[in-house]
Amino acid sequence: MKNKEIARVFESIANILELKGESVFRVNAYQKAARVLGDLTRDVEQLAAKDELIKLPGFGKAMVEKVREYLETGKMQRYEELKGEIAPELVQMLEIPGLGPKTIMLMRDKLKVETFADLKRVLGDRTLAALPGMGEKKVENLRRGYQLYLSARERMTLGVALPAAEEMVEKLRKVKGVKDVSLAGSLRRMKETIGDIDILASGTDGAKVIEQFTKQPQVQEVLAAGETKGSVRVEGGLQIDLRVVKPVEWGAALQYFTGSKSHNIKLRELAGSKGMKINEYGLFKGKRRVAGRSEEEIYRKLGLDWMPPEMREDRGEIEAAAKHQLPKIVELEDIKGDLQMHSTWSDGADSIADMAAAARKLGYKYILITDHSESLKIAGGLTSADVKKLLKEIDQVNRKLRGFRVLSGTEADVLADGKLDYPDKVLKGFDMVLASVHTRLEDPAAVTTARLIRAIENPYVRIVGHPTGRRFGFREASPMDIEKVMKAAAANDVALEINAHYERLDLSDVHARMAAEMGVKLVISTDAHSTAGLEMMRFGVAVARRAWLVPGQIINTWPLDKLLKWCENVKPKGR
DNA sequence: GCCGTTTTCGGCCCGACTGTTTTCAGTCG
Repeated sequence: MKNKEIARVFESIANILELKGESVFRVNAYQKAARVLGDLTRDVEQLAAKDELIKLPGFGKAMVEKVREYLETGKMQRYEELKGEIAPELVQMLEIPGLGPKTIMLMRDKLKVETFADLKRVLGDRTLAALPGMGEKKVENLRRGYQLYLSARERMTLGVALPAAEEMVEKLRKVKGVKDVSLAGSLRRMKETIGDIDILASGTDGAKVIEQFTKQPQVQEVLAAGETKGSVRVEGGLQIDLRVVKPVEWGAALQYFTGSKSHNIKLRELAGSKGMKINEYGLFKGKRRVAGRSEEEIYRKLGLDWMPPEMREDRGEIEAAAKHQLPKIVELEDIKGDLQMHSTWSDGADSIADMAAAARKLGYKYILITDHSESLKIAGGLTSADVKKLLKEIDQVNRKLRGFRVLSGTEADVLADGKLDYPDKVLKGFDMVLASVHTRLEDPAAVTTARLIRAIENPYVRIVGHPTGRRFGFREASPMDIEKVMKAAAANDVALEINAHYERLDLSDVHARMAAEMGVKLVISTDAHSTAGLEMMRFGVAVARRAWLVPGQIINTWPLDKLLKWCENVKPKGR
């Protein structure tokens, strides 16, 4: 699938046009096209083959032509030309916080800045501050932005952002004069990675709340502090933005600051078409506020059902809400078991009995123990002889449990050729077999695709773990034809995992939705290596919610007997 | 560059904060 690849080209075009000072609307058009392509669950090549590109929102004649050109030639003439006009490092400078297109081009034209080395030079001397519209403070701000860019270019994972945000929310709840506090922004939408942390509070004296916010002990630097808005940097370089609104504006502000940006734009267009105006203070008809206290009220007055923050990405949720056809997406409470975890038998920290007890505390009815298989020696993979002992221990643990079941399983390593590293007679002994790839993650797409499909076709395999192998901050997803893999999973009734570890979240939201649309079953598993690791389930559920999944599509929302029946009924010929 | 039962041309989402200004530009979300 070349969706992401072409999206990146459009994004680059948008950036260059922005630097050139082209109409912001044209820039927006490219940005929108990039976003639509990036979110697409269907293969852009197939859409092109069916002449359906034009149906995509934001795709007119020019965009369609450019996609076609890229698919046919591997290049986009327009992009090739544009690349020659602006030095690539200038384009990259757009990522520096506080530095925008106007300043970048000013530096280029007046100070001959073309590279990061040049930027460093002008930030160090006095020439930049002397330019029109610039000044010492602005330059100081840019210096900080540049340092931040160097140190923290990666977006942070949910596992890092959420605890820091929740700590601040708890502190703010105790501040005098604060009524409501909530997460907002991409964190409330539970995006896979977070740029910065947005928190919203309501109260009558905004300036005082902001002041208290900036005085919290974990604050290292105050970036901005006004009447309604403050911004700080806390330990670890995380930026936290706080907005304070009046209680009467709470719902409108929460909606507004939750976003996403594209969701909000569409909402404002909708409001406009109904003769209303929406901003962070409310929904207005002329000067009259017709809604604002709650999100439900805002959406209702626009003719929409309220929708969970995870759905607000302008991926069809507004249209569905208008028709009252929003799916009832999965919730953490729907999860009845966890189907990937490791114990002391391989590289886990806790015993099977302890994992079971911890899972039970979470309200689960079953777990699947999936210690590593023989070839993954580095993780203490079990030999066939070990497996016999493992099964015995699981039996023993189960004998002491009522209303809870420990299922026996393995995270069988998928070998380079797609075979598993246990013989059939060992695989047969498990309640469920999970197969994962841990090696040769950078093989060519065709190789990895064939390897995964062979594993999926293995009659004992029920689940494929962390299917693409991505890890935030470590590596990209392995190249593969994901659609082919999903087709095989659908045909063989093998479930694909949404690995809930915040460094993986693999499948991604877009891929999970794509899988569900193709009729593939999914499973949300923590891959816990300790009892504490079981708590990551919420991150996986967030991905599922962002993928619009409903409980029935996720096998670990099923009751135990249904799950066991599914294990027995599928692939009858092979068993 | 896209889009249209108010339009095929003229719109295109809206406001806060900062720093440089003396009424506003740039950046951000």
